[in-house]
Amino acid sequence: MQKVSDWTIHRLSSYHRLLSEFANEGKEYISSHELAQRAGATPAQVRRDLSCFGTFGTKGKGYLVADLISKITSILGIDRDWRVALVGAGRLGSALFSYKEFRKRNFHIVAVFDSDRHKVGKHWADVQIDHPDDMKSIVRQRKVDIGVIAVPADTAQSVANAMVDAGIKAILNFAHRKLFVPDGVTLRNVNMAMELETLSYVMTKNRTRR
Amino acid sequence: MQKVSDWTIHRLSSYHRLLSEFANEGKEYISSHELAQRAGATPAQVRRDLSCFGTFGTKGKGYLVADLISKITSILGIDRDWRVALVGAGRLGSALFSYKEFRKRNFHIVAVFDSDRHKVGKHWADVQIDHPDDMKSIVRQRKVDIGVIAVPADTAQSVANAMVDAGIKAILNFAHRKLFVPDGVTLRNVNMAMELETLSYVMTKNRTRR
DNA sequence: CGCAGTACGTGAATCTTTTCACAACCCAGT
DNA sequence: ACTGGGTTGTGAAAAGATTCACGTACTGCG
Repeated sequence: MQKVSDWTIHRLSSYHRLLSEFANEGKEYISSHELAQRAGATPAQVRRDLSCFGTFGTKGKGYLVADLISKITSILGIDRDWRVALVGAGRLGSALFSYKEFRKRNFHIVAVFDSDRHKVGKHWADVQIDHPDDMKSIVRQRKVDIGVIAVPADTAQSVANAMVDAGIKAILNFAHRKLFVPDGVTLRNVNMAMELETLSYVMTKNRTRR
Repeated sequence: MQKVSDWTIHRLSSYHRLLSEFANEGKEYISSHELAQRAGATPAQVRRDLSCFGTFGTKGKGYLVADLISKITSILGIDRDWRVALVGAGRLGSALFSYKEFRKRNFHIVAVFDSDRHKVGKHWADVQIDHPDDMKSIVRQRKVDIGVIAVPADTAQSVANAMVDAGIKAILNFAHRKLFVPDGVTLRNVNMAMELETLSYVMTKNRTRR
């Protein structure tokens, strides 16, 4: 199998969501053109993205919606449950805990950690907040697949280290800091402040120009 | 001025943060090599990124930390205050409202909107929650520069439309949906679910392989 | 001063991603 | 069975981003 770029995966994720909409609308077949239009991509890109994983379409007709959904579901690996540990029970952690899109896509938060002794022992829904010191055993017990970091920037790296130590192989980082993890561990970042800075850059540039 | 890629801007944002750390550590000069190492980039990339905006370094010595910080600050446009309107006073909105990294970088939330009549009229710190119907006048009055969308996916596009209608030229979207805005309006997306799916893709792929 | 060492800035090369463009194919209608 | 309209899958070209590698310039030391 060739190497597939991150952007292709991101787009597949969009396609997946849009295809569900098309399915709800009762559409049976869809062309790369229609899909591209809603996804904000080009038809060629849609076809290229899909062709990385096989040939799913019918020439002259397009793609069978139901079929394509199930194919992408399986490519993305969201045809099974994923067990997530959340570290950081602050406001961001709380927002993530109750974020419906996660559950909808079979990501289940099965453990929450926070080093604040006032929070440890409390419950969020049916999940008890534990202290990060117990991460290793809890991660093992609850078969955690994915770690989510929602702590302040200055403790993020140590949390990541603890996750790696506990055997977690995939980490999603919301802290505003570049993290380093060993090979074999996948790290993705969501950087909210950075995106705001991109906006201010564009606005500043445009203002200077005219 | 040549075209500068989004990735360069993202990296500048990292550099900016790291340079502050170096400044705190009392470092006066820094080389592209040191900066790259902490940023997880290559020295050539650091130099290339910076060279898009001028020549800031001294051959044989590196970059003067204080100077580079102020240059990047001005490139990114974070040397002034930005006034932000937040739409969506749910958990995510609440997390964003109190997110310290925003304020630290001179992004100030000066208006909050939510269509839930139970929330309208309440205060978050010193900001009153208003109804989106009043967006246009409030945005004008409070001189809002940037809109942040933190509502469920199915209302995100209509919120974006309202923002555009109110004259907002830069939007940061947290909803899990591709939005369309007219030319002249800058849109950035933060897509948390998508990043989780990238993780599940990688984990699935690796499992299949071995 | 002269020289060795260092590190920037950048043209050219390489690598990656996107777009183009077309052969191959399917379907429907006749 | 044949034709015309439509759409995929993909080789090849184009565009874009990263890395290499080296000329140049500055520092510090003897």
